Amino acid sequence: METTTQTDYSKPKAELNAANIAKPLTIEPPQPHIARQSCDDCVTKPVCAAGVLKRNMPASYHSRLFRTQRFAKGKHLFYAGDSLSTLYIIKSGSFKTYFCTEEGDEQVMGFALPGDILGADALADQRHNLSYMALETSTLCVAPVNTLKTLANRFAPNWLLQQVHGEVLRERQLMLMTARKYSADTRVAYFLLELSARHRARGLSEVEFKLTMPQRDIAHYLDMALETVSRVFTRLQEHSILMIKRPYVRINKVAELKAMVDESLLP
Amino acid sequence: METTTQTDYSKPKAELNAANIAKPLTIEPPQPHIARQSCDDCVTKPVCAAGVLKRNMPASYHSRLFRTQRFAKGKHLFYAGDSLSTLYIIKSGSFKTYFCTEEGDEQVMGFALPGDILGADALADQRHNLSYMALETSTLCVAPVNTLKTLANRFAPNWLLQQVHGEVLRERQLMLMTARKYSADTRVAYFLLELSARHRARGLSEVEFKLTMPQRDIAHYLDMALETVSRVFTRLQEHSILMIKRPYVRINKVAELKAMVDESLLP
DNA sequence: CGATCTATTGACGTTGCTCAAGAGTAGTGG
DNA sequence: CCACTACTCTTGAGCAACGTCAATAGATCG
Repeated sequence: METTTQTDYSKPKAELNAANIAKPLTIEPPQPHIARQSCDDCVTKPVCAAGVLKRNMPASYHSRLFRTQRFAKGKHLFYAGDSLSTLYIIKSGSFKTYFCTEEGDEQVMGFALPGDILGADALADQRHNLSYMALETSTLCVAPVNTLKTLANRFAPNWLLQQVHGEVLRERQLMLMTARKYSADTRVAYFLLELSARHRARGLSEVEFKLTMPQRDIAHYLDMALETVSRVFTRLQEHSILMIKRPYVRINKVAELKAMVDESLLP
Repeated sequence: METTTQTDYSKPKAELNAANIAKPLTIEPPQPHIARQSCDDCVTKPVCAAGVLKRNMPASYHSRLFRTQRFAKGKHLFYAGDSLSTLYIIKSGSFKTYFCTEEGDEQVMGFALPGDILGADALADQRHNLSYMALETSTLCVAPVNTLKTLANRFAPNWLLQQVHGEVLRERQLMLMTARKYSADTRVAYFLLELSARHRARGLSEVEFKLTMPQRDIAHYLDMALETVSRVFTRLQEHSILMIKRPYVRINKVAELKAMVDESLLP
């Protein structure tokens, strides 16, 4: 499989293209989301983790269940070990989920985007196993867990189970990607394509988006040294597959990025 | 951390000790379990995955729920993709759970021992994500999933959720162990100690037990090459920390094995 | 007793980690 | 607004752990 050969990319190595660098990214700064009570015009609607639940639930319950809240960058929503009291769904912004080993280094388990649920890892034993940190200032839908559980049992009995199961599948996919047989290049390519697909699912551009997490977190997510992440990014830019203008990224050649990852792993 | 330094073990490297090799292992061949209807004298009772369920359930339901069945070595209970119809609990024997990537190599997710449940990964979406293969001829408790779900909802409402959640925790632990920062030595040591602890929990010897899985499976579980597994085993025997007499293994120096793994990771 | 699967051992090459030093960027307070 | 500090990122050099390939020995099964 040529996906694992290093520094090949099967294309001429272009010098870091001045014209390319000059070309400004067309991304808008993120619009501040206006917190509305209704879900109807929420941008996350098509991917909202509570979607099924809401569709099966009389509209009158909505306002009882969800309130909105701002949450500052760098702050923690839960720490691993906290007991469960409230679940959240991201309306705008992003979070990382992680846990720390006793030696103090952290294992990043995932990045949460608008529509994703935060805290579902605690549904089974009422205690969080992961810490959740805001990567940027975000807005959240807040749902008291008891109300949520009651409504879920009544209107979507499988919902809780599926949230926990989603966790299994996501983490299994991550474990697969971080297997030794996949090179650093493959992992980073996968990471970018995964983010790209999730942005597309949210109706956002799949080629230009914001990398809200520092390379350190990407490294801890993909189980590699941060220097290696940096080197891969540099290489991808040299081949003009990618263009990074912190904190934004543009994927110039999706096909070549995909060629670095096995078909079967693509999101 | 000196746990990651290779080929040190902080002890004199003993030649493969002839006296040691001659000394026969004291393990009995596994007694064939007699399949009884009652759970009362089942050896797996203290660790049975359905323990909570049974304790909360009138005894009259037991016979309706569980039947026993023999299952031959090498056979598959489910394949990934099968739809869920029956859950099993191991009465005796062992299984491996795994899935295959499109390229054909397999990722082993775990080894199941007596008392462990088989098939719970399908509880959320009624479809198995993993394949289950018997590592030796085994006996199983068979439970039709519909009956089980009904009874669980009635007598132990959190049980289903906890089974799925258990999966999350186990796989997360595995992911942690297979992180790059842990050496091949550390992983194998961890693997042995994990098995040891699980045997102890079942009232069996924690220093002498049967390694029912081939090294190939251990390698795919710990995400390493099978040659590396073999080398570590050899090294551990050279330092007489371990003694292997296929398919049995004896841990001679538990303390030194534990010293190879971080405290925090120990089961 | 041959065929097949499993384990052992050696030689070699490579990927990616570590350590280290420097440049770029952001946040803070005078 | 600028200077100072603290991150974050970049880049290089060296090294070692582990994967790969290959050949052999041992075990298991019909």
